[in-house]
Amino acid sequence: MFNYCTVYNSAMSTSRGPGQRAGLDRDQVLKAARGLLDSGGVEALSMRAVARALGVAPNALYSYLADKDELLDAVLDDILGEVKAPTPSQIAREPLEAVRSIMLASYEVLIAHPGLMSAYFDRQGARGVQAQRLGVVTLDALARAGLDQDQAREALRVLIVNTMGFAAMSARPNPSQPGIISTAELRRNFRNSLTWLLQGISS
Amino acid sequence: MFNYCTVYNSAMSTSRGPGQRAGLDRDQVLKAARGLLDSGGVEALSMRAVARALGVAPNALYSYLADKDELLDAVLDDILGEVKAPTPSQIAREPLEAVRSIMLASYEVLIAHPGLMSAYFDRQGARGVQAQRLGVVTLDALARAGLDQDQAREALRVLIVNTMGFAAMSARPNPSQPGIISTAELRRNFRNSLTWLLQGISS
DNA sequence: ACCTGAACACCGTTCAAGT
DNA sequence: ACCTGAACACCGTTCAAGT
Repeated sequence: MFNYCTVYNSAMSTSRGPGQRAGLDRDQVLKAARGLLDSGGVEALSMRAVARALGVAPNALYSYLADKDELLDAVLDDILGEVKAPTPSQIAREPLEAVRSIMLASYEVLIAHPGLMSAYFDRQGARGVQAQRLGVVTLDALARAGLDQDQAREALRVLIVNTMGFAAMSARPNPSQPGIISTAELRRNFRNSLTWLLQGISS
Repeated sequence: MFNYCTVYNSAMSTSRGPGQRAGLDRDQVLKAARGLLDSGGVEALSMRAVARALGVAPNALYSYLADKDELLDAVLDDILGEVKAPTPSQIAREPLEAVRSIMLASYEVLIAHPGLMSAYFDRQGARGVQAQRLGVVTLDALARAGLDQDQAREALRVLIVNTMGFAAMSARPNPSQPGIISTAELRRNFRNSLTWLLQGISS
């Protein structure tokens, strides 16, 4: 609610007139957004805050992004870029374990960013290149486990809902709150859910 | 973005001075909130809009609610009140089918309210009396299916994440959008996910 | 106790203008 | 094409005051 601890960036003091360029690009905008997300959570991630961090006017961002939704989508995809996919040989040898490891890795990456998930469900999850990368290898692994194309697509959706749902639940700003389940317990719960799901899917 | 079609309620024109009471209660506030949610989705559900609908000043609501979070929690619990729980005899005879029917009914009720779900994951789901009611009967059914207390609690959490996740995905303001999965397909997918989960849980 | 007026500190987005 | 100034139409919440 009270937030005056703005991190002053490069071109903060040097005020430009209209026409003077700041020399931004899409990547710098995303980096600034991720910085705000990591330090202050989703509620700190506003268009105006990003602009403030970059030392530009709020509307300057619209040269690089259509709207805030696009910013959120891009930031999520950026985060998913940290998830390491299993190697082709790992997928070939143990496809179901490959699926599990993708989901576990995604979970760990996602819970590092409190509150980001909740915004993504009404957009039906991630749709960026990183999300597609993970989707492709998971579908491949599911196919090798014996599922046909339709089954694999449905199973992938269930796994994503489960992973993002648990990530959204686990990712809390302050872990010590009354009536709140601990991250450790939720992580255990998530692992068991994966076992149950993979068992149900492959039977 | 443009929204001037305010539904004028009872005491809209009669302006009160400070001290004059509007005769509100918590239930009227919730009813007004549900009205806004049903007609305009979550983005239409703001404190100020609720106050407008009731013909009171925005801050008048704080006599009945601590903040917006409490309003959202109360509205969700109100919605969950529509979910009919299976009878004790149904639970005793087919516990796993009872669990499935609770989740299916919850899903159907939840997807009728686009976008509401996404706000609830970072609060670890619902916690109201209606949510507790459904939780108790589901835990009972899971126990009768052979799960011990810890297993049942974990299984319940997975089922809730799955149900709310799919509900959040399915509940879209306008179903005809490019690259958006249809509600019918997601409903099929959700039913299959329930079968897989219950299979995995009970094995 | 319940309500209003006024204000605070924000939002996302648009439009016109400057170079 | 990239940026600013100014504005529009909102938010949630608080504080002091009235009856």
